[in-house]
Amino acid sequence: MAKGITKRSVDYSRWYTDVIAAAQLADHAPVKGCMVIRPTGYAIWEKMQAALDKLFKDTGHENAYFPIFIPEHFMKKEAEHVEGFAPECAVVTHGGGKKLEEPLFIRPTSETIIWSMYKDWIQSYRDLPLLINQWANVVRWEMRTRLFLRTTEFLWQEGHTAHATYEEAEAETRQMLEVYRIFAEDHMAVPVLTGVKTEREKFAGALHTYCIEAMMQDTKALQAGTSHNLGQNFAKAFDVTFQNEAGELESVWATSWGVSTRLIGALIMTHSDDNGLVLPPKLATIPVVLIPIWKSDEEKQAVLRRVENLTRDWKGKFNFKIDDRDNVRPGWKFNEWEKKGIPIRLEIGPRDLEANEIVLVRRDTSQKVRVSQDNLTDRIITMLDTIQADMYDRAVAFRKENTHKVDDYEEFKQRLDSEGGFYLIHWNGETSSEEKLQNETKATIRCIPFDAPQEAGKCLITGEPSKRRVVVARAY
RNA sequence: CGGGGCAUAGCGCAGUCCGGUUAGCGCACCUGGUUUGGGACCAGGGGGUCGCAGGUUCGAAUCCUGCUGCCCCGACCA
Repeated sequence: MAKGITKRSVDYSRWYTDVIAAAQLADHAPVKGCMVIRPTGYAIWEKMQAALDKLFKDTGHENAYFPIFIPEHFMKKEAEHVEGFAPECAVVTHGGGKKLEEPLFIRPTSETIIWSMYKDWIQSYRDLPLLINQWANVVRWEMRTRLFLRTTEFLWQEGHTAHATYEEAEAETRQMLEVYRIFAEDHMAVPVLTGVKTEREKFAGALHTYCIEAMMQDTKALQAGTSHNLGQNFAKAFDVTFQNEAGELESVWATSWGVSTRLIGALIMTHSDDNGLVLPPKLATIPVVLIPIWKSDEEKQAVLRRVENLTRDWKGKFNFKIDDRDNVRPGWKFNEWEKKGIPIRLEIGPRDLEANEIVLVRRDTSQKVRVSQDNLTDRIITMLDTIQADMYDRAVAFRKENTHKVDDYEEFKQRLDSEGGFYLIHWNGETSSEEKLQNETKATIRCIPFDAPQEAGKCLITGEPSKRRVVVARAY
């Protein structure tokens, strides 16, 4: 049983906090709105980084690093950008005991400082495309924070690419969104909707923004990643031009895309249960824990000898931990690894030695089976794959159950309040009706899905003609 | 920024109203022993600027004033 974890049905928000505390993922830092990511939590981030970094490299990107400080006048060069970000920026006014001549913004994102450099790096079409990613921390002075989901400082990656044509930039934007979708679904086992953000929700300074949106277990939406086609806005603001093959000067086309430690929040809220964290095998640093059980010293020796034999060929196939601590009892260990979300737990004691069996427990379903010790390695590998796939399938099924088409505004309001979920509604494409929707229901248009079929209908809010449905939900 | 709550050992709290021995309890931690298949038990032990700064008083965790920080709920956001 899970002492100290509030049940989801009682208080979802406290459950989330409790899961993080129980798994020791993060602590509130002594600084307002900031968190300390503890080793267990950071290990998840490192797994995410490794997988994403490979996907980025496989698509031709290189890593670089730009400063955390951004001169004030850089921020002000792109009008929409500064308007969007200025209110949530931390600004350094003093250094070395003196007031600075020009304040330095702590990056909320790095477009401006990066494009100030791209100006020098790009002269010719031969310098394009420029495909760069940065792993960094950023600061956004949020009013309300929640561990992983929204903190004042957070870790992320931001890709910043430069291209010769709109089409290339657009292809890059779409490609990186696809990378995010693959990562979310294949590694995190989190199904995501892909689509376009509305004008109102798009990135400050972008032509348009694509996103991946996931449904959490309380049926609220979480934006899990964004990819922006920035057009020539930043190139023009920072005077970044290139000479094309015909010898003419043109402005460079830009993209940027990012995912953050918020993904850890998405992971928690998609899969975890009332007993704590549930990790998909691909993101578990240690996917298998083995707990030897004994009473006497002789038994201990015998069990550990068998464990030694059983685990001999595991190295290189999957990571595992043998929890042979003597100071806590088995029940304690079961509970501890459960809270930490380890996908597979194995228990082996004197009884199993005689029967040539071992107890195998799945974290995702709590299913407990006794299996033969023969072919154990293969069975574990297969089971890890099964868990990964089942977790994804369950999340897809959950989202499907909680996604509804609705064509009546009153019905929509009522159902949104009573059952939550994603709603596919018709919308006339106007910002004014989008605002009305949000003011009246607290729900927002999460995205205009790529796969939305052309379908004539009437806008849910205004009754005006609409060509296709959009996804609406309350969101984090 | 508005509303609410909190600040006492690593964590969770009592004590504060009504000032008065050496500030207490549970968990965790350390030592020894018995234990070990779903959060063990016994015994002993260590650990405190009572958020900070003033004030009142013979005496302040407790009363007064000011400050700071954190959490939750709303307006902004990955």
